[in-house]
Amino acid sequence: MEAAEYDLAYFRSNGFHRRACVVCGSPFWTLGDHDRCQEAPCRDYGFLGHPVFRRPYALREMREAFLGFFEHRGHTRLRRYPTVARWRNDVFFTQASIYDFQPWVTSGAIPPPANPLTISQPVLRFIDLEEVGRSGRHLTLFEMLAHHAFNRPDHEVYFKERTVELCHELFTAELGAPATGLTYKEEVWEGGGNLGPSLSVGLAGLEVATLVFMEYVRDGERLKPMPLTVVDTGYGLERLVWASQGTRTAYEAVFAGEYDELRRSFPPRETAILIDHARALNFLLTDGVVPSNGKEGYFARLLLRRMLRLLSKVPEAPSLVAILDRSGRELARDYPEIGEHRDDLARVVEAEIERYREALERARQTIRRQDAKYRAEGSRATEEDLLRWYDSLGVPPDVAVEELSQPPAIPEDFYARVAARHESERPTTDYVDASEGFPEVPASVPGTEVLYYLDPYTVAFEAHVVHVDGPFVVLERTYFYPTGGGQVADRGHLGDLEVIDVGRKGPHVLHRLERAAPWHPGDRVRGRIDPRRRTQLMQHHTATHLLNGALREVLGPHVWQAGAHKAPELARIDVTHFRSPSADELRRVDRLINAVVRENRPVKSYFESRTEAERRFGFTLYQGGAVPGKELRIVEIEGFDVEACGGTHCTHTSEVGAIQLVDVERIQDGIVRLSFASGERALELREEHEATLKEAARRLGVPPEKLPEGIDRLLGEVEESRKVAKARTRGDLEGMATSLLADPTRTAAVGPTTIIAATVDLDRAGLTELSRILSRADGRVVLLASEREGKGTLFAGSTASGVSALALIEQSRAVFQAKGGGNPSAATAVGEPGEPLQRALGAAREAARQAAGG
RNA sequence: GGGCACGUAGAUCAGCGGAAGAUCGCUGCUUUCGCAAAGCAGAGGUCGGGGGUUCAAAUCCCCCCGUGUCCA
Repeated sequence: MEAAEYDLAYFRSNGFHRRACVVCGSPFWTLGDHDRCQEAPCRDYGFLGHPVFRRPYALREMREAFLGFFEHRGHTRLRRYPTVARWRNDVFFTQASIYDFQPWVTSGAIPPPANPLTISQPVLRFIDLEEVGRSGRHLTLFEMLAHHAFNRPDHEVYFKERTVELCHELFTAELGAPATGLTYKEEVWEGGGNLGPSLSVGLAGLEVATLVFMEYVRDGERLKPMPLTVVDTGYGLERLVWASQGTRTAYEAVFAGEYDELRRSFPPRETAILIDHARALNFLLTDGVVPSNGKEGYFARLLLRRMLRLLSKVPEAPSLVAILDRSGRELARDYPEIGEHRDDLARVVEAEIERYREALERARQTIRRQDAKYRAEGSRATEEDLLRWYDSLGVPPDVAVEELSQPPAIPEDFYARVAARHESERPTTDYVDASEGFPEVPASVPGTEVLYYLDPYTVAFEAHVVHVDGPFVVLERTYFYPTGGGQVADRGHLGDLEVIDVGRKGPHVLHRLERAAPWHPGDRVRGRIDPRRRTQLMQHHTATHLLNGALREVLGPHVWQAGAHKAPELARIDVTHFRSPSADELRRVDRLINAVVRENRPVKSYFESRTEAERRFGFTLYQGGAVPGKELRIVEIEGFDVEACGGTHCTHTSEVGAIQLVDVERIQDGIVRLSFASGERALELREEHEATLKEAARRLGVPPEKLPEGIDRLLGEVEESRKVAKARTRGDLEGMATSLLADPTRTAAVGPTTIIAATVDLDRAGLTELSRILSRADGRVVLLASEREGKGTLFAGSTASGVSALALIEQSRAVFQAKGGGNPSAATAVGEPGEPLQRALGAAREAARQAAGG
């Protein structure tokens, strides 16, 4: 970044001077007389015991002071976004306030919900997990205070000058910090292909804010200006509170009452961890994360289990649920949604606690068994075992050690070594953008007016062509629905050409034709949408909302949509839930959705301001992920389900017709997938199922309602005949054994040993079985030859002491060029059939005779 | 999304290239007025599914499916 990027008129005209920090070397701007930037580690904390602001602020007061300050200066205050970034596929969690507006707002595809705006966004930083409680300031969840402005060439809100002015005024005039205490350090921010200058604001040793100016797109070595420049600021709410109070750690300042309560049972570090994790969990669980073994759910599990481990060491400590509840009540004062479903949240947590208990118990058993084994062989468990057990069984090393008679020392760097085990792993992403395969449209082409929102029933229309690119056509307006929101695209015709796909690229809807379009911008074309497909998709989409609403009703409000797909043949919805729904739960869901269909409730689709919609319906609106924009499209099934959704929907529930659940599966821990069909497709499926049922019944020769009994009878018969066959085979073998033993040409006694040698016609299993029967008594040597599929098998079995079946086989193997082996009591070789096999049998018999002492 | 571990009798698990096992539970018999207990006998297994390697696979390799766990 060039120095000119930071050389602001604001700095110049207000007497700031530019210095270079003598410690880190970075240039910074300040009104004070500092030789170093005012951030750790370049200088020590100067606020401990000496608060830097006018007065101490509690968390709530500081948040209000910030948001109020910016509100009075023309910013619109926004409510927080969910902490789970469902609208993005590259991250799990909202890690900064700007995440709320990426990618659509920052890319310019969709206007911001307000401009400029201010927000306090709870964000998660799991990278700091180990530092929580240790550093005195780190948290897995903190609130990022921010003011954002989005500047288009035709509409400049504000950029660097005003941003710095606002920031400086906030800290000095509003909060009362000494103007000379602040330093604005020059830095470069880069992320997601964008970059720009940034200023890091230091005060008394704390980095209190970062002011980022997203300005350029990286294009190889060169930098190109962005069409939309963005002011991205971040102020750590908890740090500001801390600085205002000057307590020893940030936790004491931020969590005052809770901290003191838990401090009675726990040391400072554990207290901080428990409070931090409880706070993070309250947000995560409220926002629909169900603890699981992967993805975002794992982080909830991680926090929960860490808490459980700490709690297990202090018997008189409050329960996990009690701590969560205490924290939740505190949070609910500012974020009422967190207090709304306390019982449900407790149920999710209890289920998870039970799982952990079971997992640990299983693991302990495994370790105990391994320990017994080690003891038996005179060895002992190693550090490597501890690592492996943690990795594969989830047993923390201190727990594992409890089960070992001779435990190894727990390595100091245990968790670092766990990390090292995972180093070589390369995560892959196979995400496919819905608009992939669709070409870019020049920005000069006017955006498409989408009409399916307003009227999903119109399937024929006329419109002017505004852009053609081979088979891709953009119209001024269209009724064709592009793939999005889990709903596949419409099909149909433009003119005489078939529309094979429809996609959305920013403000444009692209129709993909079977071949290159013959039209030019300005031509008027007629569009016809395949009405059957459209109807089916509408039914499936509305049915998805019905199902989602019913699942929340029946299973609990922790249920969130975690994905959905609506195709003409079948639809599916993935929801968060901690176990497979029971048959009874599914039956209740089925009853409920079909009842709502029968009641023929209106399904209203309309646009409403984000603020108003969130006020009325809350965060559960964002089932398909948060949708940026000032206006949300709301799809409301009256009195049942409300979601922000851009899909095409029926206007009354009865249009959905029948809904048929097809399959329910747990696609991963914490996620349940329901496949279903509605409308015509549901009837078709029902017919298919019925036909299958009838056909099965016909083949079994029973009426359909007797099918289960019929199958039981059939299975019984199969089992019976299997037994009979087995008994018969066994009987046959018994008979063979008896006649062989009675046959003097095949049986020879050598002292106490009886040698039986015979050629039979049996498969491998038969030879083994016959040998077993023949060698029920001690002192038997059995030699069996058999030919099958052009190969000769020689089997030897022995219960005679001093006669090794394996030795007999080894001695006769060469005679018929056989391969084989075995053990002293049974051995096999396979080689040439016919005469060589017979000679081998003779050789083996001779060897047996000698071994038996004859 | 990736790594690792695990799927063997109704349950808990052993076996980890050579003739499928243990414990509990189950059935029958003995003993008892009866129960419990004990003793004896017995039933119960396509060793998760599918390919491959091998004379021989529960065991080794590959691919699925399921479960657990750790890491992102």
